[in-house]
Amino acid sequence: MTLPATENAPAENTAVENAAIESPATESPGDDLIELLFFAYRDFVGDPDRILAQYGFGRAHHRVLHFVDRYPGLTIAELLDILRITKQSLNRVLKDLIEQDYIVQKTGTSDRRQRLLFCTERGTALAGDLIRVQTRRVTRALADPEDGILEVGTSEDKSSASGASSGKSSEGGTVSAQNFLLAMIEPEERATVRRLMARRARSAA
Amino acid sequence: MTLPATENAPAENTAVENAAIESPATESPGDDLIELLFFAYRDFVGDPDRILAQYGFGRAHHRVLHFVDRYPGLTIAELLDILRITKQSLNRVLKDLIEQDYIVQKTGTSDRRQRLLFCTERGTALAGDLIRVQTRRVTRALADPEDGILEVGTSEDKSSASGASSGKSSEGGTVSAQNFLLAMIEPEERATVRRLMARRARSAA
DNA sequence: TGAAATATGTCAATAACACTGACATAAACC
DNA sequence: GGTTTATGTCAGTGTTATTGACATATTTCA
Repeated sequence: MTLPATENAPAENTAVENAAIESPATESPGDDLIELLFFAYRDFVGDPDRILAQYGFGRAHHRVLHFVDRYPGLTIAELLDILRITKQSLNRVLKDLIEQDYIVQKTGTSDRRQRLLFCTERGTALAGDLIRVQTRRVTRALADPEDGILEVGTSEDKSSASGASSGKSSEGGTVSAQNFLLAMIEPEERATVRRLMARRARSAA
Repeated sequence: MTLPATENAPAENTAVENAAIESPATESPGDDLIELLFFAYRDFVGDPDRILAQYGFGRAHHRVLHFVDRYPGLTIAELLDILRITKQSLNRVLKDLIEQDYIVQKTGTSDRRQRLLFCTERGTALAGDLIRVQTRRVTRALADPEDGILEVGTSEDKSSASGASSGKSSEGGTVSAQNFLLAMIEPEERATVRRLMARRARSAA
């Protein structure tokens, strides 16, 4: 990420670097989380994307493979309900995965209309590779002290976080969720995101 | 969501309903978070989608409008870097938003090559509507006691969560991040997600 | 048993969102 | 004045999704 913040921003963002993100009173406490969720998810799906590209698969294939791997015997209907797509969309990617021997279908025993889905050895292997990179990111986000996730709120002030109380520290989960999502972002880009969000915080002050 | 879990699952999922999600020792502590992130994000973008559809806009329009609204004066290059798309992709949606008077471009003052982006009144209004529904979800996720977000870890056991310690309660942020994401899921579907994930937990036990 | 509902599969057309590659213009930089 | 930078645009393509219609096998139930 190469946001030329120092050039384009008003120019006084120097010490904000490592400061915690602070919300001005004009905003809801969850506003930062909305953007952090976007950035976290962006990087979260970026890891597997690189692996999938080598196999000629996309995110849709990943989602199917993931859920079939983790919930063996899943039916088509269940999968459709999880993924929230149409059966036509599912069929396209499922066909790929079956033809290339990553997933197999078995006729249901109690209800022979159902097609129970299972991963083959190949499928399990790929699913494992994919979940590994994602687990690594999540685990690091939960564990790395530098990422500040350990500064979990000590349960003081459990009374909601709805009002615009503008505090920057622990209030009932805000901070830990915020830190978790921030830590999910690619390390080299975390500073850029902090810088960007600090820019908004300042302009609204 | 209408996963017919009771029908299709082995049939013994009765008391799991309100239980906290428990990870078997064979898995990484972040494994649940991977799926929760998927479900949370799915519902998170679902709210604005419904509004956007009424305007004939999609998610791409939303993202552009959101960032321009919150960071007025953003340049094209900055936006491209935030969204991680090509300028061709950006231009398609940006053109829509400009033509329909949601966003305006102003030539940069210090660098006249730049096009600084700003929301019009219309743009701010729509962006406000969109952020409102998302803030509502996030705020509720942070505040609602029934969602269990208040059971934030009391900073006991700060020593990472990397090992497969299989505990279900507070260890350095795991629970609060998990509860936050779970609370982000559409309430009526939370039970279904819990049921699904419990299904895996059981089978691996 | 036979009609209705269910689970799945498939054909066809379309849309949203992304990509690559190539090329053009204006302004800044040196 | 030549190079780089910021932006815009044309053309073609790919992935993922959609709607609508229809087909098949199986289960359910009256």
